Amino acid sequence: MSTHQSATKSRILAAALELLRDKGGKGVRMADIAAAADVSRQAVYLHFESRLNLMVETVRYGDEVAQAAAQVRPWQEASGTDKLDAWIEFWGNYIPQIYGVAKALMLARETDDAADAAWNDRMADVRRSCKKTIDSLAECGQLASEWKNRTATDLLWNLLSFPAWEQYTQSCGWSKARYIRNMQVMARRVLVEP
Amino acid sequence: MSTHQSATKSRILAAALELLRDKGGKGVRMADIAAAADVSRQAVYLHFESRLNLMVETVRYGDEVAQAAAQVRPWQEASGTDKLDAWIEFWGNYIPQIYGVAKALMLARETDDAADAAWNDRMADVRRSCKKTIDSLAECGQLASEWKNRTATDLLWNLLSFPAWEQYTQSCGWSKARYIRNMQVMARRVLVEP
DNA sequence: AATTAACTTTACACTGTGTAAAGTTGACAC
DNA sequence: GTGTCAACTTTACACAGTGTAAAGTTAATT
Repeated sequence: MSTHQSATKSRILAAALELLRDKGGKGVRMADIAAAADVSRQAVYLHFESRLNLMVETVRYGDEVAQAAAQVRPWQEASGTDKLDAWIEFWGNYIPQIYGVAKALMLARETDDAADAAWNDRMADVRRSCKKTIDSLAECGQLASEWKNRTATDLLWNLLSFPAWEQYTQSCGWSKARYIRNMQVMARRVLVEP
Repeated sequence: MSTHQSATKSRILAAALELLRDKGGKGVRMADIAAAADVSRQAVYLHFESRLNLMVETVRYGDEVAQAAAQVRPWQEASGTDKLDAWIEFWGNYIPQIYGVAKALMLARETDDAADAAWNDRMADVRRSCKKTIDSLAECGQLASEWKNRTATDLLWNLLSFPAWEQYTQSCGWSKARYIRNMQVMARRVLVEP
């Protein structure tokens, strides 16, 4: 997991990550990133094919940092409703850390097919985790009889979606703790047999 | 509600609406719209200040059409859980009709502050309807004791968000009927006291 | 001393939005 | 009929941001 990238490349990635975080993913130009990394705009193109490529690598880079900070373990080891709670807690702590970068990718997505593919790829990852959680719930006989595993996975995946998180925390003004708590309650009500 | 707009302006609006619907709100340029309306690109600027302005008016125009098609009445007249069901049914029928246009506005939002304001304005409208529905639910003593009205409104608003609808119908492949049915069930489980 | 990699600088092509200005056309006014 | 006015068209250009091209600098390597 160590990075054998050139010092400059790493500096560009770090600069991009910071800028995207600060600016919430909007209006960050190649020139801004170059300036922040203290290299010429052209130097960026020596390391990254395109803006999109830089975004994708920055997301990956940001992920490494965030994964380290948030705790996956409790989720991996739990099962049933505990797993559901753990998953939401992990997610609620993880998502604020990747917000700016993810947002940038999400925006690029609308103009760029490759960005769209990159985004879908990441979201598929999230879905897999949702599926594992739901499968565990079902195995423990706790999944509401209302739903098939497939549908329940769709629901959980969507409940935890990026735009939803954005709306809860930005528009509704929910704190991180509030988001986690409410989502846990909601998820249980929706998915767990009473 | 009649439109006293010039024939050309209406033609541009209609062209924009159709293009945005067809292309799902992505990659529609001023020149494309002009061509589709069979006028010069400059003529568009004689009727609309800017791209954003055109988008906003197109959304309004599209709304008029869609409002007519979907039924608001049943929602307005119902109360309690019936109101909740009716609201979701209205919404599920309404949203596909405005998808392309809303999407365009949502995208413009990320670069343009005015678009952001316009979008927030529309979403505030939706939230008001959610609030009315929740308030009715509360008055009927059917709102889950778990939630305050405010929080329940946040939840319903977010359950019915545009990006959520997009993900259910695009990524998860849900049909309109399936979306409505599942959302009704989910909303009841989350919001209604058993 | 020559070579090479990693840069910088300058300059330019391209796309899409928006502005500016002069020219065309048809309707209506007297 | 002539004038004039509004609604266009045509052409041209400014601007931002991405991406490319090419020549020049610098420092380490051999």
